[in-house]
Amino acid sequence: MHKHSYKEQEKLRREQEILQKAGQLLVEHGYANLNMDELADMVGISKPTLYQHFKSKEDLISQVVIHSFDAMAEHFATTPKGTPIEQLEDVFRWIVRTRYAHSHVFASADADSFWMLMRNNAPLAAHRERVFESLCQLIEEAKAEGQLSQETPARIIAHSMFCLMNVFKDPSMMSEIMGTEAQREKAIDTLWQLFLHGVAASAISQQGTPSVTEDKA
Amino acid sequence: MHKHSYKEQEKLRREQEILQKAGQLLVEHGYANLNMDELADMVGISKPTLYQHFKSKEDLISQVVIHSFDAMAEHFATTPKGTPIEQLEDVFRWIVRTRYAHSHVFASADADSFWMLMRNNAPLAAHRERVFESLCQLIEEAKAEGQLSQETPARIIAHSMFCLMNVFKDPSMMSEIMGTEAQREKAIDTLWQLFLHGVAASAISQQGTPSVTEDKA
Amino acid sequence: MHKHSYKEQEKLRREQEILQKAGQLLVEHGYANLNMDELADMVGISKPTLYQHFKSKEDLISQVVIHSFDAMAEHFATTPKGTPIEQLEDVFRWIVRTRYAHSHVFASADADSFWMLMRNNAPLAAHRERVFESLCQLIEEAKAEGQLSQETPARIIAHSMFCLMNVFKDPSMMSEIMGTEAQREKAIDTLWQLFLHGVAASAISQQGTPSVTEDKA
Amino acid sequence: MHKHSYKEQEKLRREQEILQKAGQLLVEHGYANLNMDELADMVGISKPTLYQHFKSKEDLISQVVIHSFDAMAEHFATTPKGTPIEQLEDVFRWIVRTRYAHSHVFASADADSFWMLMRNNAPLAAHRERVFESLCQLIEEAKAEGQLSQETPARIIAHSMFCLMNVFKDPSMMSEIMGTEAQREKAIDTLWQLFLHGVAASAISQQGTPSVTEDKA
DNA sequence: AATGAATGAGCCTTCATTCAT
DNA sequence: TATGAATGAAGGCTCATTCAT
Repeated sequence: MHKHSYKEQEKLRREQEILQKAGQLLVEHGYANLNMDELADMVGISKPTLYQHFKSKEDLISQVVIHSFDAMAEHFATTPKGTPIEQLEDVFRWIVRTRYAHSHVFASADADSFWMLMRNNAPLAAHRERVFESLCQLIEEAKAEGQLSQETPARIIAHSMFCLMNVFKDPSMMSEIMGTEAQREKAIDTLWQLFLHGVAASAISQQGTPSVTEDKA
Repeated sequence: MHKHSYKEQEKLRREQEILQKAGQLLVEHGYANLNMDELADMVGISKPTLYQHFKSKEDLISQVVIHSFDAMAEHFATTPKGTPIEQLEDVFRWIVRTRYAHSHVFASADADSFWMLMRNNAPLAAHRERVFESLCQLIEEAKAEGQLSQETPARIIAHSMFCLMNVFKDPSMMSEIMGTEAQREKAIDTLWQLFLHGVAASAISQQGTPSVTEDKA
Repeated sequence: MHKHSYKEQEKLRREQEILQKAGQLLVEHGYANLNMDELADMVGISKPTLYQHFKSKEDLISQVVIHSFDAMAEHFATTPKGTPIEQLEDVFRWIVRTRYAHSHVFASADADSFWMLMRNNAPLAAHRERVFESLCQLIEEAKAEGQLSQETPARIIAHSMFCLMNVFKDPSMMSEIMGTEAQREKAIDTLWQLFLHGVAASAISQQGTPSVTEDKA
Repeated sequence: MHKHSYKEQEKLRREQEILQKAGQLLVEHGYANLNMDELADMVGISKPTLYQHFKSKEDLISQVVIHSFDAMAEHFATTPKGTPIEQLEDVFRWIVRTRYAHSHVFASADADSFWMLMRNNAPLAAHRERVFESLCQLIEEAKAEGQLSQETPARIIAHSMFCLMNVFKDPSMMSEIMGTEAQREKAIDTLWQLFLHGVAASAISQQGTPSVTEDKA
C-alpha cells in the first residue's frame, strides 16, 4: 500500500508544483499564450520532465482546471453548515477570494481556453458538472426553504453566481479589489448583495413587468 | 462625386464580409486560434488580399470588436425613448439577442483575447469606454429617478449586466436559448428580472446581512 | 521617322522618371529592399503600368544601372580634352560629385545588388565593360606619357579609382561631404591626391619592399 | 569545473559551423537573400535548431560580422611588432588574404547588408569602431614617425585601405587572386604599394595640382 | 493605356512534442 | 529518471507579378 511511498510523494509534490505554476501562467497569459518552455523554466525542470508527468499541454491544463474544481468540491464538502443561504454566501465569498487573492484559474474560467477545453474534454466537463450539481442542490435547498425564487431554474441561478464574479475581471474593478483588505471585503459584499437580491424569493414575481414598479408602489 | 462608387461599395461589402466571418471565427476559435489562412479560405480570397484590407491580424480583429461596439453605440442612440429602466431593458434584450442570434463577438467579450487586445489597443479601449459610458449614464438616470440602488456604483451595475449575459454562454443554457422563439424570450425575461432585482433601489439596504430575511419579515 | 513621336517621347519621359526614382530608391534601400509598390507610388503611377515599361524588377534595375554607365560613357566622350591625367581627374571628380550630390547609383555600385545583378546579366556587364575599357584606355595613355606607373596593370588602377570613392560611403565620411561646398571640394581633393600618388609613375619602384624606407633614406 | 565540457564544445563547434556557413552565404547572396531555410539545410540541421543558437536572423548575421571584426582585432593584438608601417603592411596583407582565401565577410564589407545592419545594431557598430580605432592609432604612430602624410586624416587613410581591398572584389580581379600563390602575392604587393604611395608622407604636398608633375621635376 | 484588385510563393519565427544520452 | 538538443508543422506577413476592367 505504501510501496515507493516516498518516491510517489515526491512525484506528487512536483506535480502539485507544476499544476500551481501552470495555473498562474494560465491566468496571466491565457491558454494559447501559455508556453511549455516558460512553464518548465518556472518550475525549474526540463521540458521532457514535464512530459513525463503530463502527456500533453491539454492534459496538463485540464488537470489544472480539474484541480480547481476539486478544490471547490472539497470546500463544498467541508464548509461549516448553516442555512442554505449562508452556505451559498460562504461559497460565493470563498470563490471570489480564491480567484483573485490566489490568482486562481477560475479567474479566467469562462474565457476562450476554458470552453474550448471543455468542448473536447469529457473528464473535465464531468468534474465541472459534479461541482455544479452540488451548487444546484444547495440552491434547491434554499428554494425549498422559500429563500430563493421558485421560478428561476437552479442552473440559471448557479450560473448567474459564477458570471457575476467576473465583474471583478475588468481591470478597473480589479484595482478596487486589489486595494486594502477592507476594500476587497466591501466589494465582495456589494456583489453578494447584488446577486442575492436578484435571486431572492420575493424578487421574481411578475414576469415581463419590472417589479421595480410594484416595489415602489 | 460618385465616381468609383460601385467599386468602393464592392470593397466595403467585401470588408464587411471579412469582418463578419472573422467575428464568427473569433467566437468559435478565440483570438489565438483564429488563423489568417482559414479566414481567407472562408471568405474565398487569398491571404495577401486580406492584408490589403487590414494591415495585420490585430488590426482586423480590433475592427471586428470595434464594429460590435459601434453597433451597440448606434442602438443606444436610436433606441426609442422611455423611462431609463425601460431603455436599459431594451438595451439588455437587444444585446442578448444580437449576441446569440448572430453569434456576435460579445459572446466572447470578456475572454482572453478580448482583454489582451484591449490592453495594447487604445482605439479599441476608447470605443469600448464610449459605449460603457453611455450605459453608465443611463444607469445614473435610473438612479436619479430612484429606480436603482444609489449605493452601487454605476460601473459595477453596468458590469453586472454584461457579466450576467454570459450565463447563456454555457452550452447547456445555449441550447435553451437556441430553441423556440418563446423559449428564448422566456429565458431573457428571467435573466432580466434577475438582473433588475439585483440592482433595484429597494434591494440593497443592510449590508452584510442577507436582506432576504428583512424582505420576508 | 517621327510617327507617334509625341507618344513615344511621352513614354520615354516617363521611363526616365521611373529610372530616376528607382535609382534613388536603389541607393537608399538597396536592391532587395527596393519594392515595386513604393516605386510606383513615388512615380505616381500604378504597378501594372510599371510593368508595361519594364518587364521585371531585375530588368528595371538593370536599366537603372546601365543608364548610369551610359551617363558615364557620355561624360567620357564629351569631356574637354587635356592631358590624360587631367582627363582622369575630371572623370574622378565628376563621378564623385554625381554619386553623392545626385545620389547616383554608383554610390552603391559595388554593393550586393550590383554584383548579384552583374553575375546574371550579360548586357549589364557589357555596358560596364565598355565604360571600364574607356577608362583603361585613358590610363594607358597616361602611362604612355610616363605619368602613371608602368608596372601597375591598368585594370587595377581603374579599379582602385572606383574603390577609393567608396571612402565617402561611410556615414562618418558622408557627413563631411554633405557639408559646405568647400568642404566637399576639399575632401574630393584629398582623395584625388591620395589616389594620384598611389598610382603615380615615380611611386611604384621597388616591389616587395615598402618604398617608404627608401624614400626616407 | 569542466563538467559538460564536451557538450559545450560540441555546441560551440556547431555554432562556429553555423557562423562559417552563414558567412559564406552572406558573401554569396547578400543579407536579404540569405534565407534561414537554406542555411539550416547547408549546416544539416533544422530551422528551429538554428533559432536555438541565434535568436534571429539579424542576431546571427551580426555575430558573423562581429566575429570577423574580432578576428581582425585579435590579429592586431598579436601581430609581431615592427615599425608602424610594417605593422600596417602586415595587417593589410592579413586582411586581404583572409578575405579572399576564406571568403571572409569583409569581402562584402561595404555592401548594403553591412551598412543596413550597422545602422540599427549598436554592438556591431561598437566592435567595428574598436577595430577601426586600433587601425587609426597605428596610422597616427606612422604619422608621428613621419612616414604618413600629416595632412590626411587618419580615418580617411584607414578607410582608403579598406576600400582599396575591394579592388579584388571584381570577378576579373578575383580570378587573378585565386590563381597561384605567387600571383596572389604579386597582386597584394601591387595593391599595397598603391596604397602606401597614396598616403606616404612625401606624397601629398601641393593641393589642386597633380603632384606628379612636381615629382617628376 | 492605365489601374484596382488579386495571388503564388516564400520568408522569419514559434511551439508542442520527441529523441538520444 | 532527467535533460540538452532537435524538429514537423504552422502562422503572420511581404512582394513581384498578373488579371480583369
